Amino acid sequence: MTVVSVKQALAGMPGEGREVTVRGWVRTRRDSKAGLSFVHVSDGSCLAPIQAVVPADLPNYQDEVLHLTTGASVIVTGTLVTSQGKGQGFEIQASRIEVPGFVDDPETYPIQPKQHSMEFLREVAHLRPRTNLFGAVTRMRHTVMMAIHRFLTEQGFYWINTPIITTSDAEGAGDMFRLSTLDLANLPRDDQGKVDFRKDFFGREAFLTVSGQLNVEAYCLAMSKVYTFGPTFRAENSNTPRHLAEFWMVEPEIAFADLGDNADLAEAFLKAIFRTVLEERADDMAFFAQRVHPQAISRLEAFIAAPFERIEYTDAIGILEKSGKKFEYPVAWGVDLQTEHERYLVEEHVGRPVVVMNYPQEIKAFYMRLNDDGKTVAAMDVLAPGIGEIIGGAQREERLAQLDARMQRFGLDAETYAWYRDLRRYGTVPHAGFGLGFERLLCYICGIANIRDAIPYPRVAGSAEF
RNA sequence: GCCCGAAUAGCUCAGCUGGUUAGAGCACCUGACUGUUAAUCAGGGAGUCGUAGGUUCGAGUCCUACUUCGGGCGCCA
Repeated sequence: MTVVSVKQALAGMPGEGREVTVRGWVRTRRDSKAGLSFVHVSDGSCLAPIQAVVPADLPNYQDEVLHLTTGASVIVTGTLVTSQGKGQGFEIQASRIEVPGFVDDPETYPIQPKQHSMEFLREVAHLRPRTNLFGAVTRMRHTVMMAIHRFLTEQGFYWINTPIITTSDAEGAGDMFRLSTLDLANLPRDDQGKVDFRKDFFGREAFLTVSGQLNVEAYCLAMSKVYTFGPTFRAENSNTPRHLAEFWMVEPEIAFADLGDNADLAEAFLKAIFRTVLEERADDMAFFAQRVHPQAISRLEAFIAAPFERIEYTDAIGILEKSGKKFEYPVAWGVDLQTEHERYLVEEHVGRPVVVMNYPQEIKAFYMRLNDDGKTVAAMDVLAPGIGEIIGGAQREERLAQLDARMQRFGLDAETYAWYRDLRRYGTVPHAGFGLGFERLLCYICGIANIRDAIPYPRVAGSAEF
């Protein structure tokens, strides 16, 4: 017997008339008094299920086949033939069907062959990959991850596995999850009565990483083109459809590069990813366009077609001030751009992706490079219609004196960042990089509205089921 | 963290200004019919209306608190 995936079988592999076996889960079953049942089987390999035509003379027809319901697992062996029915190409004329697992209580089995609300499916996160939508999102998630690795590899980047456990607050940005093996009911205390973290597992305070950037910079200043791509954690109490407490982030870092090079990379990167998904996941993209977001495909095509607009932060403020729009948050040089400002810039003023560059130094992180004007730093945000900020990046401060000055300004302890400072002492070079929130990118590609549906098991404040 | 909304069958929802035994579609079970494909048709079972209080002769409906979910904002990716 030749075991094939549903995807292969639908493509007619290994050939018409051949005996094949497919294994998967029942989507629907319809019976015909002509003496057969139609069982649609899905195995995750592609969007469409394959139809197994099961004749009533099979020995287990009455006892088993007629009791198949949505979600039951089946192993179907039969002849691959072109379908007599309308629509699909190949189907399986079954000669044998095994049922490893029925659905215990079909009436309460949560996944029905119909549309469910996203809220409901979040409550059954362990079963939602059985739906068309989450199957498609899951395949897309894999495809986008691989596309990222492939693009960066082709560009000469090395994937650096930066640590999940960290002992420094990477950017002073965001609350971190504490990691400790201390007995919470009996904490060791020092002379001042404070918790004595010298007694903790690592001999000091430890946290889950909020970014691999600082670590990856060190490898950048040796390997030239690197990236880190892994899970990151934020203990922020952010209650929005765009935030997760655990999410994946890809952070490329390039040496001998300035902010312009960084923006070039970001643009090439995003366009390459979008091209890949349109080519490799056409069936799933068509599904998203049909069922989730009508512009799912067209907006990716538009994104690829147009060059990004690049504007200075200072000019962006000028545009907003002259817009005549009433913003809830007033616009003035020195303020950070609010969601409403970004939306106006991208969706109304420019109408395509925008890179905003060179922000006031007060509103950006300590490691960003101070510009010659003494007022701004070489930071950039990539804003896109429909998503807002998708990428944040910067040219890093490679000059020790300027870095120290900024660290002091932010009240950061030079001792804690000794190794980071070393990078500026031993063969420093201009370098730059950016961070991209993977699930936000996936939301945009699939057209899904809530980031909790872009990761298999979402973790957010107050919720970590499954 | 702030503001707003929602919670009725396994799912998606209806249930007007409070008034007898709470409804529909899908799903499930039974039957009819059919190379069917979100099949169709007939019948059936299925709900202490999120929880706890309160107002009232009477509460799914009004009030309060809580819980959960969702949306907007902030923080950001």
